[in-house]
Amino acid sequence: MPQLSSGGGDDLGANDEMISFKDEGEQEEKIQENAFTERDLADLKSSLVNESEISQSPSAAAARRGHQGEQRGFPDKHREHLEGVSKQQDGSMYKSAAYPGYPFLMLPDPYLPNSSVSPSSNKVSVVQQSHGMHPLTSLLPYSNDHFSPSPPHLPTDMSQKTGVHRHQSQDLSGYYSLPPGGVGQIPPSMSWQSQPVYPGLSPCGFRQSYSSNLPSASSYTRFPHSLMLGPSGMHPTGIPHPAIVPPSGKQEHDQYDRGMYVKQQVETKREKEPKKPVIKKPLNAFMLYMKEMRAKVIAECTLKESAAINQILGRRWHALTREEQAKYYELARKERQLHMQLYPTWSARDNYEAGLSGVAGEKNKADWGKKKRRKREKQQDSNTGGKRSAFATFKEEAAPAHLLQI
DNA sequence: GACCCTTTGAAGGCC
DNA sequence: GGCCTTCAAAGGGTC
Repeated sequence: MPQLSSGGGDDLGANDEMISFKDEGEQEEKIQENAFTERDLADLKSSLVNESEISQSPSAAAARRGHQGEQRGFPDKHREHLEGVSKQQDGSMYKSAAYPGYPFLMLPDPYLPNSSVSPSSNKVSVVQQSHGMHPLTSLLPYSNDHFSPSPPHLPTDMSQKTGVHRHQSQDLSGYYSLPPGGVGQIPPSMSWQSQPVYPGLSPCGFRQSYSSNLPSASSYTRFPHSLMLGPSGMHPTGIPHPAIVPPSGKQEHDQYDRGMYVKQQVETKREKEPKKPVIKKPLNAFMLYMKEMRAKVIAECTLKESAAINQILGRRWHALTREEQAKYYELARKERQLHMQLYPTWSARDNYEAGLSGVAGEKNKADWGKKKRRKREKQQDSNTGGKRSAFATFKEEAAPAHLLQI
């Protein structure tokens, strides 16, 4: 079975998402049947959510939390389905030009055999995009600025070949200057990928700059980790990786977008000591979905509170069809793969004690310990009917009862 | 300014 | 293998 993760001996993918359920037969049908009813229910919920989103106050997304237990377990079912989708789509899902903007999709996919552009259309359509831009481009916090009009170190033809899917076999190592004394020879599969530039795309544009004209794949370099990071999270090419966060803590993509990263770098240099850049976790499927849909939800309703928005998004996530979710799972899988290739030595554990919310260092380790203790205490409180958060109280008081039923 | 809240999923550690 | 914990994004709210 040609799976999305089966190419080129790449075992980095999350194989757990690709478990085969070939012989389930009747049981699978039942699952689908259940899924259908479940979907109906989810759609109903979704419509209610939508209804509430339009008319409600910020608190209206409040908590229908008792429902969560019921919804749990869906991911497992979804996973089964995902495999089905993968089978159906025969690995072509993300090769489709229907995702012109998604960075990873622009990669001559090392994970896929025959990774050249497939004319096969993607069966999954979620959001209509304009200008040939992938709907998920907004997911990716990559900056345009670093690629527009064309990085100086890139051959001009790169930016001119709009959307051309380059083949893995191409020697792309020359497209990016290597750091002095850098990689001697980069196998094609470990070299930078070209970044397509799409005509008609706004060359820049604030948030949209995350999304449009995604450098993306190019942001994800495949150089050995030690060679990738500059002193402050910059790639030797000068292109920041979205997963690399300046030690100041918060990920500051906006700054990247506004061309302020250099400035920040200068400021950082002024500081006493070089701090380790923090490599963020790759986003999971839901996070990718949130990134895409958050703005939409905010636009649809008047909500601003992320907690409320996330509740809505969580419900919408469950209301998605499995095919739609599969798209995000696949994107997340690719993101993980790339992340693993980029940072082979990185572990999620690294960020446990890194004090991501602040500056890395001993202090943060201490803070992390405090935070951990607080969380534990909080959970104990909740178990023993302890003090409730003001936010939860606010929601339950303010949310109309009919909204809480969802 | 740090932390909380909220969501789902991934990953690591422990038993 | 199951369970628990932490982190990933987001930004208003709280202290």
